[in-house]
Amino acid sequence: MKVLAEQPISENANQELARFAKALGHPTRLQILQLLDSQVCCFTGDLVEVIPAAQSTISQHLRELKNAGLIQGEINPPRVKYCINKENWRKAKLLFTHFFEE
Amino acid sequence: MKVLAEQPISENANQELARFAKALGHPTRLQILQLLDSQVCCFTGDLVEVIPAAQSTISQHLRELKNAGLIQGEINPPRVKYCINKENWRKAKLLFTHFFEE
DNA sequence: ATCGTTTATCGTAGTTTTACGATGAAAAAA
DNA sequence: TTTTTTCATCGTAAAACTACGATAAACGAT
Repeated sequence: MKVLAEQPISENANQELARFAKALGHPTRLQILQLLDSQVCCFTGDLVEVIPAAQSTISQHLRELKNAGLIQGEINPPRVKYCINKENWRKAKLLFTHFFEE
Repeated sequence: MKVLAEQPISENANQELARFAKALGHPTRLQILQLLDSQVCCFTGDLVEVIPAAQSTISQHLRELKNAGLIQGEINPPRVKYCINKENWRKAKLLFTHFFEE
């Protein structure tokens, strides 16, 4: 009889940390996270006004942050409100903290 | 009369943090840093024995970590001993800590 | 039903990353 | 001097990233 989950549901810690780190590896994405976390603005349009990049570029960065699990979007027609994904944010914080405390 | 250093000597914090994060954005590089930090092995050859990748690939990752300032190499012919760059390691730790504590 | 607003996605181009084998460089050892 | 060991670099190919303008999708407002 075969065990179903030979691979743990969550990737190993290094892969997960690398995924978070990679998402943080661009100044624009850091800025987006800072703006979202400070609650100064949450709509895509607000970000577009503040960040010097095209709307499509910012949308692309938002998707990457979403794919990494660091943010989540809530549809609020005709706009989309983005927020930090607090659970993964905490997880990332723990992973980084632990990594630097070895 | 013009002030010479309108731009601070060090890039702005976001750029520096992004550079560190990018360097951390690969599982192999995280593993290298962990191995170096644990002092288990410091020579390139030791890393090659442990990490499942070609020698040239590992050398490439080492160069990236070096370019990011996270490690430094000391020639010890015919080998090269790699160590964590403690000053930048501390700096990176502070940047990440501060980032997650906003 | 049409229009306007907002945001995602498509298409595209240039750059960067990742990985590998092969080759080169440096220095001790033979 | 020749060989061996160790590691970086070169050359290369595939994939991923970055940025942009153009277009599409969703939906409220008119």
